[in-house]
Amino acid sequence: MAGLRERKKAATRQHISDVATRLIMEKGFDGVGVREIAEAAQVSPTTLFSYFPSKEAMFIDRDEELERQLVDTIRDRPDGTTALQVLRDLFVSRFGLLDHPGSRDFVAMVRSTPSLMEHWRQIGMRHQVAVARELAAAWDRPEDDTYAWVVAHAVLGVREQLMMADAPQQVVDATFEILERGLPFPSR
Amino acid sequence: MAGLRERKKAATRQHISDVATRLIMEKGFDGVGVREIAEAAQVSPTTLFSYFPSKEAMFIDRDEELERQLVDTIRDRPDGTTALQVLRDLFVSRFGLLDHPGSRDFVAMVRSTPSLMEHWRQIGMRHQVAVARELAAAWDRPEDDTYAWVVAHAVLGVREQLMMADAPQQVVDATFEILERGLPFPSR
DNA sequence: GTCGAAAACTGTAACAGTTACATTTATGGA
DNA sequence: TCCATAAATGTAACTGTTACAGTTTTCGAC
Repeated sequence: MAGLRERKKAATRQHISDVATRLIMEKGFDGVGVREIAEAAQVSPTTLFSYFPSKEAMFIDRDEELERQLVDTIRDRPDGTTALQVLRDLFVSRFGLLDHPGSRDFVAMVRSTPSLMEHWRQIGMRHQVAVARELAAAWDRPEDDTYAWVVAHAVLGVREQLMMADAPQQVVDATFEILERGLPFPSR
Repeated sequence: MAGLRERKKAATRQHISDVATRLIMEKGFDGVGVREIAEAAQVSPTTLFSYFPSKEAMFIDRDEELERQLVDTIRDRPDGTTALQVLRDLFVSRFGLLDHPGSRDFVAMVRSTPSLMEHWRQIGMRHQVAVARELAAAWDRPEDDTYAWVVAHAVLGVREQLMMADAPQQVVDATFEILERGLPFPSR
């Protein structure tokens, strides 16, 4: 049922993202202008911004996919598993991928570009809100429950650490262990 | 010992911040241009940006003060108190002030302006890094300790909640109680 | 196929924050 | 008093983003 129109839009979007990603990888995020990207992608600058809300979003464009994954993971967790367990598994499997060379370059680019880091965090905030809402639902609590919010915030903190850490796998493990153990505070 | 030069700089900085804040409060953050602020403050646009790194920073300009407060509070905590206790007290006393009318308007402006929210979060991230480092020191752990980072992240989350919540006091209390209790996770 | 409405795309120019640059002014110390 | 240094200036650029007005493409009904 996917009309030509929608398929074409999807293709254009992908094309723009591809071109933008390639150019940015080659010349650095600040080394390419949006006018240059537009030209290389054979579209007008106006069209660029009708597909992406910002230059950053042309480079980081798989965030909605992860958000859906987070929400679905919690909602569809098997009986007998806790929300925290499935989230841990998701983070491990998802960011285990970061060890591959292509991903490494991508992460390095984000890490070394302030405006990309900012964008990355903004996305994290959206994910956190989504997770908080889903956790609240999972635990039969009100939508804006403080408790669900605190947990979501703690869990999503792993994301930020992953971006900054050089040894992703260990960091995920260490962080989730702390959280699962119940965040014990030193008595001093 | 404060030379004329430094006093004058401080005065100019304060003056710019005052003018910017007034104009922004009157006409909204996006309703004022930096050129307009510069004119009203009787300085050139260039000078504006030699004092502040961005338009946002002209409006939110007391963040370094809070950062010092956070760090000092942890470092100078009395014997017998935990880092978490003194942080809680700081948040309560500091953000209890948010109930005053002037602060309410300020918060409302930040809340309703995306670019100010972004800036606010960026500041929060800096604070978090500072707190994590200080906690690590307080607990005799390595500077980039994962555990200290997780705790700092959890505690600084209160900031974000405060900005979004309508009942600041209760939120601080509720959140710290959850944290102090050790973030117990539901078994599902 | 044809036609008309809706949607996508275009080119250009503007706008706003920010920075570079070359110049001028003020300050502090010898 | 004089000079090196730091601060401030005015202007013009640069860059992401948006407004606008006009053109092309797609869709669905006939």
